[in-house]
Amino acid sequence: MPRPPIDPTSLPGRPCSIASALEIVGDRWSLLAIREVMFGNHRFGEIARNTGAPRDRLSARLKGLVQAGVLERRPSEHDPRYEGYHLTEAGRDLAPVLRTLLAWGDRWAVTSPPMRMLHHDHPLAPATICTTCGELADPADLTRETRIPHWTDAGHEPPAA
Amino acid sequence: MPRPPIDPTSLPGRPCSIASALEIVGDRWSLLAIREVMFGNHRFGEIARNTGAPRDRLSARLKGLVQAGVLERRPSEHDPRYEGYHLTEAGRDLAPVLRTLLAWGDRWAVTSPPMRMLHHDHPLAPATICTTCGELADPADLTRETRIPHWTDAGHEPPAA
DNA sequence: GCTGACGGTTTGCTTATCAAACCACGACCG
DNA sequence: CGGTCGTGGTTTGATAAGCAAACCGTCAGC
Repeated sequence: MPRPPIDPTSLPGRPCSIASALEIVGDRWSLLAIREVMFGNHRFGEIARNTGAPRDRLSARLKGLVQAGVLERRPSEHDPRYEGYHLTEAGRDLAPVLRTLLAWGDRWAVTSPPMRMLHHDHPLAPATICTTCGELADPADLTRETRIPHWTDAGHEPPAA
Repeated sequence: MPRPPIDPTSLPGRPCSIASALEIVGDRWSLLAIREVMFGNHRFGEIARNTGAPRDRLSARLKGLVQAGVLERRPSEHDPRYEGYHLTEAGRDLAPVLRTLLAWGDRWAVTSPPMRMLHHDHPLAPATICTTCGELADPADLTRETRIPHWTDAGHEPPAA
């Protein structure tokens, strides 16, 4: 990973991997660019057209994502004279994020789902399980444990005098 | 839902629920604000402190999220003189998005996870299954089906003349 | 060496973002 | 009743980012 990992305490607000993750992919175009690469579109022009992003913004974001180790440039097998954008392992690992966003958008953001995910040959109905116990991850069974001193769910609490 | 759902074809680029979802929660502060509300922080000041967002931005985003039907204002039970921000069902349904982002950030974005999700009393190891067949959703078994004419994985293809 | 496609970069303008100051309201204090 | 504190924002003025469109360099084909 070219980009060093972020120290979560260096960001403003609560130290949290969500904030750190958003530091990398949390802007207007990054996730859409990653979606396109995941769909098999590896070239600048394709990504620009299919996301609708301005070319200069896209150029900057792709640079950032390469820097962050989410994308890498690599000559395409079929056409070795072009260096396309490809997913690294970190990039491929964003698939669940895009899937949950897609599922949420399908349910809450759009008039009618413009795309469907198929698992084998039936529509995917995704749910999260906990692989250590195999059970469905019911929000009611989840708790958080903050590992940074003086931080709780409620916020930052400096040591009482 | 106060806000009408988005027609995905009205957005630039590929019609896709991911883009529509990002239209609602895809900016720098929304998801962090939602995280705070999910953590039980319902007041403007708490959210501002714990996210690090500038107050004017936060004010604008919270308005937008209320408009979008992700948050709602409701007097707190304990202290009925304050109208706090609370999650709607759409907001609660963003939990999986935050969980996947957290998991990705833990793995790829930070030096060391500042927070841990506990399922019952063991660390949560999330994975996606398909509830229709019960199997783990292996990316290799997933395909996409676009339901908008002239759009494929590769992009927009106007009807051949 | 001309033309066109590709992959960006530069330009000039518009818009968003930010930190800090400001304001309104209610509670509480005397 | 005036003063001041906590809360929840809004306003302000400077800075940075975003955008569409034009431009540039490279390579391929002719």
